[in-house]
Amino acid sequence: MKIDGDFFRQDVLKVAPQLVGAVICRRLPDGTVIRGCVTETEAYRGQEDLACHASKGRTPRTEMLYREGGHSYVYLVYGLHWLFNVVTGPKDVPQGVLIRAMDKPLDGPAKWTKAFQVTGGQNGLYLPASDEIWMEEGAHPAVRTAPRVGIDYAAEPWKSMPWRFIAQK
DNA sequence: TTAGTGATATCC
DNA sequence: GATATCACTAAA
Repeated sequence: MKIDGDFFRQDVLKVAPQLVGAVICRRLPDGTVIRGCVTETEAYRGQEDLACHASKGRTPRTEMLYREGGHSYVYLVYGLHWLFNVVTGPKDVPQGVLIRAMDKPLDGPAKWTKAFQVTGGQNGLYLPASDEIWMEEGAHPAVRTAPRVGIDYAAEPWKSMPWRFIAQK
């Protein structure tokens, strides 16, 4: 069953762990639909979270994070990798869930976007109403937490916040 | 461990 | 205009 907008409008710390086990669906340009099960997510929460892109303020790039929960936020890092986030929370509250990994072999944040052909072209979609990419309810496996990775630039306490959610195997 | 890659923000 | 900085991956 497709996940609706109400779910994404909750706080990111509630949404992120529940998205572990959910299913991402993607319709490719040629019409084929592929799916994958999410195994790892990370929460980025608001302007005060120094690891969140929105901590630097509202800019053209982070504008998407201020949208209403349910929108996609896709952006390019290191010049070659697309990362996919789902915006959460109400309008004007910049929160998002990074989809870090799915079932092997798509166990990296830029690996599955490559396999699913997700790029900047999918930025700003409203998932509950999109037929290009959307999410479906899945299993709810046991989840463990860990600090987020790749955010050494953020100061404490944000660097150590246990806002990474990983499916127990 | 390192190269590869380009958009963005920030500083002239 | 220029530069520094990245929510990473693959190869070695």
